[in-house]
Amino acid sequence: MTAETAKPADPPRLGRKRDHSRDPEILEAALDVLAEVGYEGMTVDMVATRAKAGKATLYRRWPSKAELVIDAVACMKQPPSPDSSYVPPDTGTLRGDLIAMVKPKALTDSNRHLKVMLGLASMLSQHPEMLEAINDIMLRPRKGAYLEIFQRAIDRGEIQAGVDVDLLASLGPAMGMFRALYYQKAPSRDFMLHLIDAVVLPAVGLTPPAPVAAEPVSATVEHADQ
Amino acid sequence: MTAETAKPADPPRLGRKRDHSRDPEILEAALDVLAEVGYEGMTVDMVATRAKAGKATLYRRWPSKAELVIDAVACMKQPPSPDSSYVPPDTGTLRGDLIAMVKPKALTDSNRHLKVMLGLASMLSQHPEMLEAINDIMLRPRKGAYLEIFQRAIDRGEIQAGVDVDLLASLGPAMGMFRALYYQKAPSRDFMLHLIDAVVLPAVGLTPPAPVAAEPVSATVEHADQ
Amino acid sequence: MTAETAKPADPPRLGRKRDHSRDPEILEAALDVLAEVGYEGMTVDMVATRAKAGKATLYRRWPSKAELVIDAVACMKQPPSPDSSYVPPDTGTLRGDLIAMVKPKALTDSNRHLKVMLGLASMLSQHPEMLEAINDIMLRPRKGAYLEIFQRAIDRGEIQAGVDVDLLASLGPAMGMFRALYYQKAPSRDFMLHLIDAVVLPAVGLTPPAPVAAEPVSATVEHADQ
Amino acid sequence: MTAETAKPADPPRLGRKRDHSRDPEILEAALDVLAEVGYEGMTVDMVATRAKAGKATLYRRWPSKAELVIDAVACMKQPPSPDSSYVPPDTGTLRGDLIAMVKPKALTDSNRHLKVMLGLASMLSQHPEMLEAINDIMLRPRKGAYLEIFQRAIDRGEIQAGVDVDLLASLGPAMGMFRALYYQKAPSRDFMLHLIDAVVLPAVGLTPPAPVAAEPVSATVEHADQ
DNA sequence: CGATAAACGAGACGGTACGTCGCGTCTTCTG
DNA sequence: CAGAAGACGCGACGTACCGTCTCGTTTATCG
Repeated sequence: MTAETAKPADPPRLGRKRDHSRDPEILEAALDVLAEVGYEGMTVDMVATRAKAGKATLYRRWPSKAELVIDAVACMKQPPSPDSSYVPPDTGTLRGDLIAMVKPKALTDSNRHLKVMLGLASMLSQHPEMLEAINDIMLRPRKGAYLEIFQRAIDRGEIQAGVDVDLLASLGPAMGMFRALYYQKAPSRDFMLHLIDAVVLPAVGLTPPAPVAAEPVSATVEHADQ
Repeated sequence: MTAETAKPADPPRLGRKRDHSRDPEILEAALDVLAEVGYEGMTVDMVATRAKAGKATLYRRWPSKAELVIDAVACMKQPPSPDSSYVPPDTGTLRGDLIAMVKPKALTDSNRHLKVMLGLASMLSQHPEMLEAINDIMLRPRKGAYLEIFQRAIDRGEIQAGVDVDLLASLGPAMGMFRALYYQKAPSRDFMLHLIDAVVLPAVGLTPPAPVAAEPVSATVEHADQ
Repeated sequence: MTAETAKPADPPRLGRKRDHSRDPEILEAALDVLAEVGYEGMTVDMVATRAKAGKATLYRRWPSKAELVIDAVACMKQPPSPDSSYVPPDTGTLRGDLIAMVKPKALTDSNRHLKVMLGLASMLSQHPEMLEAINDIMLRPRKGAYLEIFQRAIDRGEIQAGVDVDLLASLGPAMGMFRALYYQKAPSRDFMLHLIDAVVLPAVGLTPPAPVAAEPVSATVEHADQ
Repeated sequence: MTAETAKPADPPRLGRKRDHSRDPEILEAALDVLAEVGYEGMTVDMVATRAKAGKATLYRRWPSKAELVIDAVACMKQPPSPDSSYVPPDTGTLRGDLIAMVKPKALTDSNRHLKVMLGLASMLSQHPEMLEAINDIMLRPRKGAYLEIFQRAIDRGEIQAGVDVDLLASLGPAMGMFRALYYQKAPSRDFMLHLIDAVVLPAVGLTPPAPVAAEPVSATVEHADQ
């Protein structure tokens, strides 16, 4: 946020260039520490030491610990696969598309996201830019994917045009976040599948192919139905 | 947590110390500060000063800032009507019962709840007792009410027995929290009504009486349809 | 300077009293560190740690490292013998009195004074209060003693009334300081005796009893000739 | 000191030559800053900025801030008149020669010397080379001049051979320094004249021509007796 | 004459100390 | 004698300076 938006209209900078190749390692170190001890337990010195940097270097790039963390989270986006980033596959049916959205890989990504977000949620109300970052990085892309999936279903006549795709697209993230926050549970694939069949499909007038088994929201087990 | 667990089973007098008369104002001061500057911005000195109390007085009652906040949140339950707290009214239909759950009064209560919870979310991962408190105070009673409502509907044959009431009971809180956290929006009655008709009722095989109009999750307007 | 001048006109302070019994140990710790590593090498944390105090406690009492050091120096005054502090003995002759001023004990005191002052001299121009402290502690009492000694000599008719006692009283400290600063040499008794016989007594019209032997100002040896 | 002794045995240097014409302005900038804020308040960046140079340029020439300052002081020697530097004029009498040593011009030079030395005194104990520099630049030449003056007086039979010229030659600098350090007063000509008549001449067995009037060491006025 | 090597101004770098502030504990004085 | 006021030890925050390094540019010597 801070580091990369400063690019446009730079005067031809003199002196030694800021070594932006260090940014990723610093942010990675910040994420590491964040995941280990949480936001409050995290120390700027810890991050600097782990990144083999000086504290001043960190403060030269980010004006405060909060901004550093915000940027760290903002940079959590999956760098290796920017192409397939949440691009929804077309399986031919809405249910197939929705299930494809909760592939193990996507879940694994989400797990790390959640792990960090849990120790960060308090910043949301105090630092709106953090909110924006979370939205940009984790929420909006996912919701965009859902929107496209639903649009496809509408286009192929599978569901009516009147459904509130905006609401339905939020169900997954909302329930996942809720489970993570209040039950300290990573969103399991089974839970997401259950959510699709028990809630999403009925809401659009479709019937899930199999009897819906119940995994409670607060369930401890991750194996569930089948 | 600490302060009011001494409360149960005291219908008459029993040597209750006069000091505890200060508890409410202290907790109220804590909630005020919490709502203004959030958990991180809040200072024990701030709370003590606002409550015209000494810092030691606070630490005599609660072992840490975190516990104080937890208790403050725990005391946020509606004091005027402890009897009918979340007891679900029986309107004869599931839809009627659900709608009764989002009466304006309940929403107003929830608003204050959310306002505080926003600045508190980060504690959830670091302080499990906070989690427990939130659950006890805000989540479980509400979910219990939903469970009873669904059970009534099952009993009267309105819906099948197989529905995942646990999941459905979480939909309201989860979506409200999600909206509050990421869109900084208090849960409006209209939004909750929409959620009932567009998601909950279809999920249990019922059809809402009127065409479902769409208010997006992220909608700014609070007036909406119908 | 800072700590003890704050006494008058205090409003009846509330709360815990500042534990001024800690002042001496803190200042002593400061003097220790000062003597070991000098002013620039000294760290506030070092002093706090050695005094088993928190850094904030030091900063609550002194507004800066410089002020702390100034007070430490100011408190270097000989506590065991505040009565006889520089009170000049009356030996019956000016020369006897002057010689009595450079007794070994006085020199030993001066040595510690000088040792600290050497690492402190640069503060003099930036911190006038340091100047005042040095004056109060080390210079003025000594000069007062010299003034009284000369007055006695005038009273008993040993020397004329017109002599510039102010100038003569400064000769000892000035030459001692000069030797210490630029030749890194503690003021030896022999040097001071030589100064008395070769300079002070002639300046007041007296003749030293013995041929004046020469110890150069820059002499390395401390035992001297004669 | 450091900069110009590095000249011998240079390998046939390639590349751009070090621009030694910048040395004087850098050192002059250092002296300016030194006089304004003292050694501790002085910053290498300040000096570089004032000299319109890069910090690296300074560190290429001097290994540390201390060395830079030492060299700056060392270069404070009067550049316009290196020939007559302290060469003592022969007026025919010791008193005349001594008075000639405190001509206004010499005093003006000394003033700047003192102004810098005041902010430098602390370095003396930590940096022996600074001591050496001060000695070389300011003390030894002056003392050499005094030594020659006294030798002349001995040669012409004006004073005895046994006088401690070393001690007497230090009186002026010592008292001037003392006055400057502890009374923040530049050495006035009147004060120096008074020192000659009241102390130096009696110490060598001569009598000043006029009744000695008293200007106290700590006097504020600079005009005094005549 | 072009290549090369070093010095230049500017400023980022790792490190360390400064002075401030918050937490949780303690002590003192007051109502 | 309860409690408000606030000092205490501890430790993190954000700033400043030191001495080094890396930029892009300038200037001198060498091939």
